[in-house]
Amino acid sequence: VAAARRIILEVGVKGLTMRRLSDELGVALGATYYHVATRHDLLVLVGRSLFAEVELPGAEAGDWAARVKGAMVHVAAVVGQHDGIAAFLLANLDEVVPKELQQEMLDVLHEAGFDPHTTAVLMMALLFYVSGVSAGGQDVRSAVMLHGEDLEPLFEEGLDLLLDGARNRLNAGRRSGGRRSGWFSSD
Amino acid sequence: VAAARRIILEVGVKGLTMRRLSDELGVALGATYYHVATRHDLLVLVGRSLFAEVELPGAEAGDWAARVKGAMVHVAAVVGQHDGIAAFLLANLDEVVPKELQQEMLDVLHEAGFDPHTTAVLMMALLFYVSGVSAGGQDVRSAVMLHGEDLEPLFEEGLDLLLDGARNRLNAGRRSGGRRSGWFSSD
DNA sequence: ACCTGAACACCGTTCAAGT
DNA sequence: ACCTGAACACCGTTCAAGT
Repeated sequence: VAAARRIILEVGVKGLTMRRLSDELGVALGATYYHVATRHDLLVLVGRSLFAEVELPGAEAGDWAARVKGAMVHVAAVVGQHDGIAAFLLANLDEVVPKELQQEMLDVLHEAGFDPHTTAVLMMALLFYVSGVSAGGQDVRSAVMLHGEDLEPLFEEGLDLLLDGARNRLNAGRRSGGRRSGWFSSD
Repeated sequence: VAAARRIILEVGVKGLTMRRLSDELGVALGATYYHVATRHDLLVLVGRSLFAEVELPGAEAGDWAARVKGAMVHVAAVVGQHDGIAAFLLANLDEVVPKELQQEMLDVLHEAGFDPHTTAVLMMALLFYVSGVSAGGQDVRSAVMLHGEDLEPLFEEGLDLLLDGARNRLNAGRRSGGRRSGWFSSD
């Protein structure tokens, strides 16, 4: 896995070949296949090892939004370095996102007062947004009329948009004190 | 391109092979390469033809948020049918998003009162979120603790989160009447 | 101008054979 | 148990040769 990560860092996921990995390890192709059944499995292991580095900031880092945002920025940073891995992770989120991180985030949102449904929606949206950014990389800029600016601050602003939208739900839910959390009174 | 779309519909992007496409067209492999230089180029053409079907709902469809949401739902519907295309589109957004759609959305947001920067942030976030959802497909559910529910309503709720967050910026900008649009008074 | 068919340089994966 | 090296069935891409 470490060797695979080194290769991806250098030449991207597309350049990570079972043959190249075997070379990097100094073994024959068959040896690699003895330890990992398939390239897909290898990438899952790589994905897990990347996510294992991500941690949710503690309560001292701020409110729920700041903590969640911190984790997401962390994800984007780790994933963004490894060209092409984001698209794979995106298509295999459930195999790759560690249960602990997931549970911690759920807990933070629950403590903040989110109902389970809104929590799920927010987590899904965050996951998709972050993976989307990481997979989409640089060339949105022209698709969006932003030529000079750096992408990273934009990424954080987009995150804020999402988090602010969620905060609305939270406040709306509190005001009405009810089970429904939407802006609209339709049910 | 039509033949390519048929194949993707049936077996996904991974199953779209230059050989298979040639078979579908009843020609030799070389003939296909005479008309399209590369598989990448072919996929760009497919992507454009998909996006060409998406249209921004008119003013009668509601406010800016409803219209933008409509377009995004449309994108997700078209892209979602073609397995694996989302990841490609995501990585090639600028080659594939039609300038007219892009300009129309910019106009709608501008008319709604968004400054150019916030507009760009929102468009980027929407694009990434929608592509993320389309590329991520089904298996987020377990990563997010949602087992029974359909994904499509969740997709729309996530969209609402983003749009609501943007609406906040709009209102905040109006109240302060100033150039800055954030929640925070820093800067 | 447009097409054919074979070739080239890769892939992921398998597997008999070795130690 | 772990590894080698060759093979198989694919790819995308190119290109001389045909019409």
